Order: sequence, then structure tokens, then C-alpha cells
Amino acid sequence: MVIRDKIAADTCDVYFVDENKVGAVQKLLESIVVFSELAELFKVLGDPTRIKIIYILSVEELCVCDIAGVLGLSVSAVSHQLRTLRNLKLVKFRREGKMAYYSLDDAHISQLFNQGLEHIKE
Amino acid sequence: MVIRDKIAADTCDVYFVDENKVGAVQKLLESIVVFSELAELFKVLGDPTRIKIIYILSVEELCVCDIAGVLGLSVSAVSHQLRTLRNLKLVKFRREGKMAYYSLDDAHISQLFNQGLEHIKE
DNA sequence: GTAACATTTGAACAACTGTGCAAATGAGGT
DNA sequence: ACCTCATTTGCACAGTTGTTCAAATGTTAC
Repeated sequence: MVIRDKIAADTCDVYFVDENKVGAVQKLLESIVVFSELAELFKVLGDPTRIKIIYILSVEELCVCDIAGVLGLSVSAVSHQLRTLRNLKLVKFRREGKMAYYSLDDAHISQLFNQGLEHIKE
Repeated sequence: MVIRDKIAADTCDVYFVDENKVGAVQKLLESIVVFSELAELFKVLGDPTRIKIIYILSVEELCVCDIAGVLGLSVSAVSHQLRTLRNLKLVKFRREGKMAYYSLDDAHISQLFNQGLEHIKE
């Protein structure tokens, strides 16, 4: 797909930009609501605390206060973040008495995690 | 790796948590500075504007003001975001006269992009 | 030199986000 | 009934973020 015509390649006045094609791309961007969701997924992964929680849970199923203990955060803070992760179905939990044991809910997450590491290493 | 002992499985008092293993995990978390970088990568991808820019650039190399035109944003806003993307080496640019043509700088990004979509679709 | 244009940069502002505190909820034991 | 403990939730506040405006930078043409 071509967004600009070559004839417009030497200037940036809006006048020269191919209106039809720009319109097409805009429509594409709008129609694909997925972008918002995708950004939301990455945004949730884009916090040090949450990415650590995800890593910890990829190692072992844990309850809230243990996660808090490992991360050195308040139980409340962890619970807040777990809710965020739950909303995007990245983690799940099972109740056992008073405790809530959290674990990863999606296989894709580990893949995203590792692929992200790939980029970091470069 | 085990973070908690089974003996501690029915309570959450810090006293009962295996201090050695918690310490080990904490040390692991600290030593792996990568987590911060990884979170930063995801954070940068976690913005609607930036994810759209990345998508647009995966289609075609474009100059700043055309990206702004397609997204309906000010040139300044786009330039700010492009700098963020440049800092993480997600996009690169070549100068040609007054114009700066941006394109993707990393093959991994497309993969991350698509893998993120996988999760959304579920 | 000046003028025009694309881009970058800094400042300011509103909007959002992560955390801790305190109160509320829920679930087991006595 | 009560008490205890794990978790959740609402609130407040500091810190961060995305945008726009205006000024600065850099490049081309005259």
C-alpha cells in the first residue's frame, strides 16, 4: 500500500498529499479498533511491577501477600496490579480458604515476554 | 524454582515464608536489570499513537508531516513520539533535504506486534 | 545575506497512573 | 455470635505522560 504519491515526495504541504490514499489509511486505522486493545495490552506489560509479577507467576503459583513480600510492595499495591492483569486475562486465580493463588492465564504472554527479551538483547 | 515452602502454604505471615528462597528471588529480580528495559519496551508500545505509527511505518517509509497528516495530530506531537521510538531503536530515519523519512528499525517489532494481536483475538 | 519550509526542542498544562492508607469484604476457627 | 487473617476496594496524592504552543535548528532556494 502506498500512502503518498511520488510526486509529493519533495514537499510536505498537505495539498500535495494524495487525499484518497490518506483517507484510506485513516479509515483503516479507525476501522481496526484492535489498535486500542493492542496498545492496552502492551501498556499493561509496560510497568516494572506488573512485568515482575508476570515473571514470578511464570515460575510458580503464588498468593497475593507472597508476591508482595518478594517485590517489597504493599499487599494493596499488588492487589491493584493483579486486578489490572486479571482484567486483561493475563493472570487467573483460584481460591483456597482465605488465600487467593494467582498464576498465568495465557500461553501467549510467555512468548511475548521472551520475544521482548530478544529485542532487548539485540 | 520454589519461592515458598509447602509448610507455609496455609498462611501468609511473613514469618513462615522461606527467607532464603524469597531472598534468592529478590536477588534474581534485582540482578536482572532487564526487567526495567523490558517494561520500557512494552510501555513504549503501549500507546495508541505510537502503535499506529509503528503500523504505518511497517507499511511504508514516511516523513514526519505525512504521519501527522494520517494520524490527525500536530507535527510536533508526532516528532516527540518519534524521538521516543528512536531512543529505543524501534524506528530509524534518513535525511533527504529538509525531509526526514522514517521507517522501522527492527524486525522483532513486527513479530511482537503480531504476537500481541494473537492474544487480542483469542 | 534573506526567506520558506520540515523538523526538533523546551515549556506548560491537563489527564492519567502507581502506590499507600484505611475501611470493607470474605472465609475459617473458636 | 466473635475474632483473625487474606484480600479487595475507595480515596488521596505524588509522579509521570501526551499534547499543544512557541521558539529554535537545520536545510534548500533565491
